[in-house]
Amino acid sequence: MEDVARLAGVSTATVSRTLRGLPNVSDETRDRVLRAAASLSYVVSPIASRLASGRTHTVGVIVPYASRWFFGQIVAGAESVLREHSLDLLLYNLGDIPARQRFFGELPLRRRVDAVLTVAMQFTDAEIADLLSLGVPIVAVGHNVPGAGCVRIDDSAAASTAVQHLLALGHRRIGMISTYNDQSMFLPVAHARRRAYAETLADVGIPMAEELIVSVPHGLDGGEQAMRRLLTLADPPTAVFAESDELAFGALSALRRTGRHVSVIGFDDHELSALLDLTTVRQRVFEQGVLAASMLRRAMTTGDWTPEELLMPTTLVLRASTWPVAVRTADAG
Amino acid sequence: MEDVARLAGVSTATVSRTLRGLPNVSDETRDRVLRAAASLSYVVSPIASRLASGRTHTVGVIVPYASRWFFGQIVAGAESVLREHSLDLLLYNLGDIPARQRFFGELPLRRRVDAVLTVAMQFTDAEIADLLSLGVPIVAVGHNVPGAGCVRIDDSAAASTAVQHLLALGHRRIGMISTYNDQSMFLPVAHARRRAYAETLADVGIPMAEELIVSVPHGLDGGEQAMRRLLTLADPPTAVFAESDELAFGALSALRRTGRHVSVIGFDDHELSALLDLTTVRQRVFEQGVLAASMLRRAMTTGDWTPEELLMPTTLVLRASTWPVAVRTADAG
DNA sequence: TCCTCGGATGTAAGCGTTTGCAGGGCCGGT
DNA sequence: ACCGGCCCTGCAAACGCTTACATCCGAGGA
Repeated sequence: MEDVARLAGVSTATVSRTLRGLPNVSDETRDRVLRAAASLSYVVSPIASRLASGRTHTVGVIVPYASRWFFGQIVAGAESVLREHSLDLLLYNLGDIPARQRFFGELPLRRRVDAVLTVAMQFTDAEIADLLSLGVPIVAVGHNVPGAGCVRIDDSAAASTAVQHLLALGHRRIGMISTYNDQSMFLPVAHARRRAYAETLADVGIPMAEELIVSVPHGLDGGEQAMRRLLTLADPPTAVFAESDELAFGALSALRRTGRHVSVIGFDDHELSALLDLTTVRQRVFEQGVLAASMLRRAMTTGDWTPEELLMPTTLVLRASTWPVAVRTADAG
Repeated sequence: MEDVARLAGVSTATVSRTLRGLPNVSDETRDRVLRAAASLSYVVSPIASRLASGRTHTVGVIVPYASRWFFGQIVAGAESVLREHSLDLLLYNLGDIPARQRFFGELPLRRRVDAVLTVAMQFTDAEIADLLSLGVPIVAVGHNVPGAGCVRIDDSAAASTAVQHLLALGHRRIGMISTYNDQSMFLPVAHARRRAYAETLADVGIPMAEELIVSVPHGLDGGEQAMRRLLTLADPPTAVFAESDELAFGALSALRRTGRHVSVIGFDDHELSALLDLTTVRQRVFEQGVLAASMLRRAMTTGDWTPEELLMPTTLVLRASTWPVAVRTADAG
């Protein structure tokens, strides 16, 4: 920076002001500085700049399973807006217990980020307190963190829509595939969707049947395993609501391999769902990443932060994996 | 840090040495410092530390399409080893032209990373020069960058294996689904696999048929579209080699919708391939991310860097999407 | 006993910016 | 002609560490 200043015949202060586009620089000086900087192909050291200014221009993104479709979409969405504004994205993958413990033990975000974006994490109260103690804006996608902003769908309503769809098709014996994670904890969405399932059935007078709700680890294998379990019931369901499309895929696989026919509805509208003709509840995942990052960006640039909650719409996508109860029951019998 | 030094009755230099685990500190002093730091719940400012030491402890990861399965796996793999060593991962998603131009215009990695990991990028010579000018270790996954390390599979041999599998089943009219990207450029792997396809056929005396190679944008839609095009040929292929599983999924979809029967072999062994019974060539993607990151980590910590090339094995995974030519040809006729 | 040597610690000079404050033209009003 | 203000610019003090170098101290050899 000194070299640039010398070449332009000004002080480093002026160079700094010019390069950051501050207003109080005369046009002529600005020109000279920019030319000098260009000719030396100079770029400011982000690190020194951060030290001096106290701003990191970085947002920490916390996800439980970075390689899953859903989280990949969110991260890509967030990346797109952050990159556009020259903000850095620091990724933390906290799926397994050791990683998580370490994260909250060291809290590596301290002094390192200006904002935090967390996705579908199940935090303990202590962990939330740790996070809030960072003193930076936080936005949660897909779950609620008291004191943080939030971008999500109405899980309850959406799950209810799914079940109502099955009911409308005449199904009365409806199963559900739910998930738990490594720590045998239920993620927030699992809770919400399972509750909505139960309530929706209760609303039409169908009593809750414990054996129709099966909880498995997330993923294809989980879905397959869950469906197999449901099929072994004395009175198996004629339709199944899966907490996510990936579980539904596994369920479809189990059905295909066993030659059985059960309506299946998923949740998310995974990119492969159309291919598998899976009826599902669509949510716009990438956009949620975009919106969450935008909220944080705004907070970082303007400096004022009032957590808000954004509800994204969902839509029922009808495909061939669900059908009226009579049809297949008949030809299966 | 001054507070800690005061509390421990030592200088900041000693605190710094202790906290970084340098050897020249007596056990007693070390204890005192650690206790003091803990009681003040002090953590060093990574930014100040970076400025002073000149090391960023950060690796830049460049991918073309962050949200695709393949890249998600690589990133997750890299993240796992970097996180373990407290290194930061800075993600750059350079799929579209503006993002890419901007990236090479500003070269935001300058002064910001100690190492670079690029995944399946098609760089121009100028871009490679820019990258090398950073003066940091670079490892490329899935493609070769002169002057950089490399973790990849033998695309040529693997693609050849795929085609040979089809040949062994008696197919002679074999199509290929290849890809180009936004810039109508072929990614390196596309090149390699297409060439291997052509050569393998040539080796058994099958002349190259232009119309059997169709290039589409990557993704399910691309695959579907490609297969539809192949099916409209006067003499359509009896088997198709798809450059990736996702393309193959699309192709399968087209086949299902049109009721036609064509053997399909993919490439990657995507997590959903088993579900769709897709015969494919498996490569271990996550591991490649792990290995690449490990190479960089080693270079960053030891300081010496000699680019090496790592070849990962691939295996042919036989499933139900490929079959001997006679069978289906017969029952289709 | 004196000297040397090595390990533990302190001193202070950076690292490359940002930014509060002060100085210096210059303009318009009186 | 004088003065208050406004712009533009420069000065220099942070920002919070790392690290080369100096210092000190005790042990061991001569």
